[in-house]
Amino acid sequence: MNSFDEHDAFAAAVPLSQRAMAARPTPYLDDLNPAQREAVLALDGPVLMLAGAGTGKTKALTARIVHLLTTGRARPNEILAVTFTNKAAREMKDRVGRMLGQVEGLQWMGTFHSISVKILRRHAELVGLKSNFTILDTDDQLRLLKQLIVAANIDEKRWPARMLAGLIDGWKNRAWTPAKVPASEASAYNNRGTELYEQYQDRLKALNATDFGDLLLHVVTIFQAHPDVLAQYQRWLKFILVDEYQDTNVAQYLWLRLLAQAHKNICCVGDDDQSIYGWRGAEVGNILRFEKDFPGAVVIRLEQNYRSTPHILAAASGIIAANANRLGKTLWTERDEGEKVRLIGHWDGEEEARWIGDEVEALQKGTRRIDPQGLDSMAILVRASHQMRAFEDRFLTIGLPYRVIGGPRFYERLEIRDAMAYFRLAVSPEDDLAFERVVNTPKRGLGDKAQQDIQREARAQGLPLLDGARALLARGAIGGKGAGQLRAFVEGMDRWHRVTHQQGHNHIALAETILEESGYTAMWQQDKTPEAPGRLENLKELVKALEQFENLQGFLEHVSLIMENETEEAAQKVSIMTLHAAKGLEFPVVFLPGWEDGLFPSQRSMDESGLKGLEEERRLAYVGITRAEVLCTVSFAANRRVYGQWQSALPSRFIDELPADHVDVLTPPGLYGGGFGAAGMASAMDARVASADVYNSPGWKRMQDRAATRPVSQPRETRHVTIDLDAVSSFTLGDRVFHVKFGYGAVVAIEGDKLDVDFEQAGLKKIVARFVVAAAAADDVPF
DNA sequence: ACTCCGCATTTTTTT
DNA sequence: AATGCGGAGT
Repeated sequence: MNSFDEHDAFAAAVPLSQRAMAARPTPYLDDLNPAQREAVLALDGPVLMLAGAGTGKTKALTARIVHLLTTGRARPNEILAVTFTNKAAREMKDRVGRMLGQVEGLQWMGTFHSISVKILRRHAELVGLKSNFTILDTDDQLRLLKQLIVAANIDEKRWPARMLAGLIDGWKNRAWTPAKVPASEASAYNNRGTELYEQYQDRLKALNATDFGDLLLHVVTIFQAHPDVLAQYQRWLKFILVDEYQDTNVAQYLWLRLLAQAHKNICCVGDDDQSIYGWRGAEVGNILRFEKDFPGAVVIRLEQNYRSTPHILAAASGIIAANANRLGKTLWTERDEGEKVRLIGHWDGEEEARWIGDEVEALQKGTRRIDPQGLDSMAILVRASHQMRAFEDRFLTIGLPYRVIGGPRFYERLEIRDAMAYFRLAVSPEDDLAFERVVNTPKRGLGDKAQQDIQREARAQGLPLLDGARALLARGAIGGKGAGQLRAFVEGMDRWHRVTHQQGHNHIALAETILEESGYTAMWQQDKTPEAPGRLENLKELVKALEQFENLQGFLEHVSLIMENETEEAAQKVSIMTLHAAKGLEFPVVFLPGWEDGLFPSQRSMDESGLKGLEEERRLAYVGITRAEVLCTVSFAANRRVYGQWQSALPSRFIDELPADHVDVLTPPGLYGGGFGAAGMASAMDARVASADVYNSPGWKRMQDRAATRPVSQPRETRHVTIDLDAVSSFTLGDRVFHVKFGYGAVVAIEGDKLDVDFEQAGLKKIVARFVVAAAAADDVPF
């Protein structure tokens, strides 16, 4: 039975239950507000649902699907519903299931990538692949590129493989096959980018492999070159729904447009203010241009927010208003006013982590104005993943349970990738990349020399590496102790491969056998490094994950697309994640640390993409604030350790953009949360705290008490310095001239245009972090 | 063939 | 601070 029959056979089986559904009432509509209802009922042409944060777009999207099904307009397998993450797809499926009972056959609901794989497996031969092609991850991709770079005699130091990978990725995102890369890109990668791109694609084809970008690009290529295939899908997929449309790239846009061309029934949901994947090729332009791309489109705005309090909403709106390029919408809510967004400055990143840890505990106990909060309801959202460490460190020392979301991904771990390579090789013995990865892992005495021999032999005979190795062994051309071990390896692979073909074999047992007999498990058992036990744990988890699949093939196919760590523990924990990972989530309590210029907005983003980059950073700020339901706290630190170096910074420019009426500037806790907060605020927030009587504030007293019980590691110096604000660009201390790059710190009081800094009272550790010394010896501090 | 050590480079975000 | 690489040494 070919795949077309499969689809139609399934379609024929559906109508019965369809009729049953049609008789049901429509409670899903009663639940919606007018705008949402309109979005559900506009079924005659293209629809753009502009859904701001927290406006119930998933609800509307789900209702639309339910509506299509209940009214019998579409069978489950005629609905194409595309999301960006597996999680979002799962959630949508769950919600539809909850409303209609388990719905069978929503087979076209998934991510762009997973749906593309499904399509590509059916038509792989049209782009020169076999339907059992493998999907390379970044690591494999990089190794492949490195080989090509070396072969092309390019100095990999000056022209790193990562750069080429990024370049190719960008081209694929724009749906450029090697032939279509415009001449203007010719200079890329030392004039050899396009050439290498072509070689890379050839190599992938030879390996029967694709990378992530290919999944989409190949499908687009097939659709463009084979109208009959396209027509087939257009016939099947009568209704298209797209989530997070603002994050689509050119390839995804073409993919959608080709499919929607015939019936034009496409409903895209998105929020231009939440487009945060520009660096991945996302084109905000896609959503801004929707009405032009799909003539006759209905645009519906969802503006009632059900998530956040008015203060939080106003703060977010205030920030995003500074962006020029947006469709614009006004979010409103009926919720109670609630707390203002809190803003606080800290002396350094460690103090920030301490303070947030304390806050979390206080909120948990209910010693704040809002109700006691479970740890699950709190999240810390950071700009860059390295910021998470400070929180992990702190939370570990105070014993606060936390979970890191989107950390180093399970399936990207060394041991998991090794194990997977074994599985891949057992399933498809021609998987050369897998072979390369594991021939000598664990060590089998096969060094560069032996591996090169295998490569040469395989190439000479046009065989996969595994067979090349076999041939060498047969000829007795492999010397020494490597030979015996290689033979065992090859024979093991043959054995395991045969098992994969046995009907009804136990794939879990097989996986265990492979890891056992190959000596892989033993390798880690003998390893004495501290991380070895954890790795063995992970391998166990990997085997456990197999239970959800019927065989190794099925598992491997999914794993390459599932990048999320799926383990959901029941225990209450604070979540720590990046802002990017937080999109689509919501939490009653949100902390947004690290709002310092250069870190957030990220310097690199601004350098590389200028105003466009800054606007994307601003959208990221918007996403962050709008995650919060009742309490949102923004913070920054005057000093932060970056790559082991202390650096100082100014509060983020986004802090200036927070509307003062909706922000509570917290009194700096004193001592280590020194006056920088006050000073920074003074400029940022209209001098409102300039006169704050820090010494008499409860916060100061609390900090003094705390200082007694929690000593600082760094010694404190006593020094009184007065800096003239007018001459703040440079000043002299002793016989050295200091140039002030960033603003002032540790302000205890502002008097006229002088800064009076009492280092003893402010508890300063050292001042190097705040002034950049002109001389090279920056760490030689005179204070 | 493999291990160890010193030097260099690095990090924004991820399907 | 942490990792990766190349080269020297075993």
